[in-house]
Amino acid sequence: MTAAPERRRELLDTAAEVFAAHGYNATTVRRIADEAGMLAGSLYYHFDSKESMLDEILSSFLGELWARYDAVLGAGLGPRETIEALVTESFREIDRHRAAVAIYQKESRHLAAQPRFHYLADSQQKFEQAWLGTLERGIAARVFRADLDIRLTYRFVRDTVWVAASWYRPGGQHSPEEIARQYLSMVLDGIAART
Amino acid sequence: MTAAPERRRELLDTAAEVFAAHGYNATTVRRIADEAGMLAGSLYYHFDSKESMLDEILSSFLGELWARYDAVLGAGLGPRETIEALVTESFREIDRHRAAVAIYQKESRHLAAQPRFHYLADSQQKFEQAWLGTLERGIAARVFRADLDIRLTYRFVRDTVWVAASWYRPGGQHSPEEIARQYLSMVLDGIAART
Amino acid sequence: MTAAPERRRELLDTAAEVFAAHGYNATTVRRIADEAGMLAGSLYYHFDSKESMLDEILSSFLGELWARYDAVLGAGLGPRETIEALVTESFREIDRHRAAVAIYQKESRHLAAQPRFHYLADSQQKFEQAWLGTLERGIAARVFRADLDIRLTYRFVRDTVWVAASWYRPGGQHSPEEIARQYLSMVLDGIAART
Amino acid sequence: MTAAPERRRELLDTAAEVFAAHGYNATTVRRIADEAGMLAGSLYYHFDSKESMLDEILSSFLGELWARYDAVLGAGLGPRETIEALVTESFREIDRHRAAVAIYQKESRHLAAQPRFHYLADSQQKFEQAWLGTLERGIAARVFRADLDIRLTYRFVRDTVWVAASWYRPGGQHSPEEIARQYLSMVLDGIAART
DNA sequence: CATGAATGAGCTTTCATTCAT
DNA sequence: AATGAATGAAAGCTCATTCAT
Repeated sequence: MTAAPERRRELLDTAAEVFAAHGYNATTVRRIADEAGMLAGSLYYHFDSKESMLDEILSSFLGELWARYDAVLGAGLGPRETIEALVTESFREIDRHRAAVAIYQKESRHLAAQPRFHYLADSQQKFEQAWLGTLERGIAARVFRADLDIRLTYRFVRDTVWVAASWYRPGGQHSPEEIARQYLSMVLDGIAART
Repeated sequence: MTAAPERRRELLDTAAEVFAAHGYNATTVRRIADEAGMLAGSLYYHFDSKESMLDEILSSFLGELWARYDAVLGAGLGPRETIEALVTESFREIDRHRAAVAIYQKESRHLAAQPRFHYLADSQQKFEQAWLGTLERGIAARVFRADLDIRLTYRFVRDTVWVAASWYRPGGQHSPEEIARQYLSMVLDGIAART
Repeated sequence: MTAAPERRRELLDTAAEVFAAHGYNATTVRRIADEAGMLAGSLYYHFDSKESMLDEILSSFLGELWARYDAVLGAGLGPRETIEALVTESFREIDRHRAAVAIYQKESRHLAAQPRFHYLADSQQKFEQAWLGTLERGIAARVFRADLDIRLTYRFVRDTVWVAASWYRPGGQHSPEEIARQYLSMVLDGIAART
Repeated sequence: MTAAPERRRELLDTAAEVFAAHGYNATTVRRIADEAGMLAGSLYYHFDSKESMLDEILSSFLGELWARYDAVLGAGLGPRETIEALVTESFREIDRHRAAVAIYQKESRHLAAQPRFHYLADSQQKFEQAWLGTLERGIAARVFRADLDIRLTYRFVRDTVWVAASWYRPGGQHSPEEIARQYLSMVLDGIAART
């Protein structure tokens, strides 16, 4: 009862790493088992299927992510501070679960079509509402520029953050907070020098 | 011998569309053949293998892209104008070959490890040099901010542009030039209102 | 278009023979393929799955059987003549499709629970109605004994006929009509000598 | 050492029930264990293998059956009374060990080919001799009809009895003796009304 | 040019069985 | 006696590829 959940976690971490490195489809169960030091069939003692491993990786990642996002969104911050907090939390999540984020990034679009992974589409929508709402509030408050297409801006900021999962390596020279600061500086103020 | 190249193009366009929609690994040769109105085996009259289709899609895309990039880089423009031109050409390429760009985006990282696709790594490096060089020139000329990590800035701009291939649909309401203008405005000046 | 259906038939006959000999579950796809002189995977060019082979074997058998039963039941025969005709047709069917009958005998009970094989249950019910109706007509007409439990009698006659599929070998010394005659003589008049 | 035999019996009864319901091959060891309230591996404390469970079920069933058959065959009854006693004992056995009989019915044919289950073939042969001998005695004594093929008659009576295991449910409205009486009436005197 | 049929390697999954605890 | 975790062989199935026609 105490050891079992830990073993699952270990195995899921291993699986996530392999999925992230080679893609879900290109990853064989044998490869995951090799990496975990067991035989392919043995994985089925712990999990129903390869797909259920993916499911558990993604859903537990999104669960954790939304716990933090919800805390931010419920904190009553101004629009700029909300954006800053969301981006910072995102980079922290990339730092904690890089593999899960990378898988999410690569696979969520086509997975969302399957009933089993419909929660990915739900999450996507909730995400969009949170960002669009914050951007609109910011424009109304004259904190953000009014001359930009709001949906384009949403995509710009959203992608800008998450793609980082594809190159970020935890334990590198920059802390997630430092990266968040630099990203926010670019996104908010641009890369051009002020004259 | 004269009609062949056109047929190849048609088939490659079909293949690219399917690769982009479902991922290279998840795409079966049979699916491509279905979409092209023939049987799976028949594709092998035109191409050596599934991989060679991918190869041809990516290399012809990169060939065209670099022809345009090289023109920009050799035109003697200032750093800011160079960035603007590169981004604009990138969005035009997304408009012309959306599928190829999406495939490149999703698959290039792990493909680059194979000898056959080493040109992807070469291109990546050439790309990086062009951008880093331009950014450095811009900082020296006080056109770009000097307080940002230059490699982080490079990744930021690079990703910002290419991820658009994942949602862009040719023939939508914005022309590639219009999207480029908005993106550049965000990247260069930020989304925060100037006070 | 002309060769394909024949090939399917050949393969299905092979499969039916193996299913009948070893049971559906104990039969491997490889075994069927061996017997057909091809590799296991090659069967999937012709059929969707092992189960669909079973399905096609059983449904085409029942289709043919009911065509003949319906002809008998619609011919306006008396109860005794109806029983005689049904039994004779049954033995002819065993002669023509021994393997299919043997599979039906062994597997239909648990298969009928699956939606895909629900037609087995339907057929079973139609079968029961035909026999029970004929027996009742016969009892009313004083052609059959009135002192027997009718459902028990139904099972007795039904089983008596179909179990023959488990030992019958086409091309043996008795024609199906001869076997039918002997079976009917036993079922109708008993094995005890008349005193 | 003293309680063990009872536990074995319980477990074997459970196993027999599952084998009878789903077939030996389609039954997983895990399923049996579930039904017995333990884990799959735990069964191996009690039994060597799945096959040895089957073996024990079938051999103990046949042991008991032959004890009774031998008593009948040694009692010096006339041919008709012998048949009546054998059929009655058979239905009693179905009543006592329905699951074992059903398994025997479904699996004995192909099991008999394996050395371990050769006793099934032996029993079959002994069975055949007893019935054929009794029928011949009866024909000689003009108790049974002489105009029937004797082997066909044997199969007819044999199958007729045992197939009943496939639909019989202990505790139903008919006692085994009552069912035996009705079956014997049909087999001996036929279902046709005497004119 | 394209088809129809097959190959063969490899995949996910199942399952009887083992064994340290 | 029973558990929990693993093994290893084999199963059904997929798919890129080949090739005679």
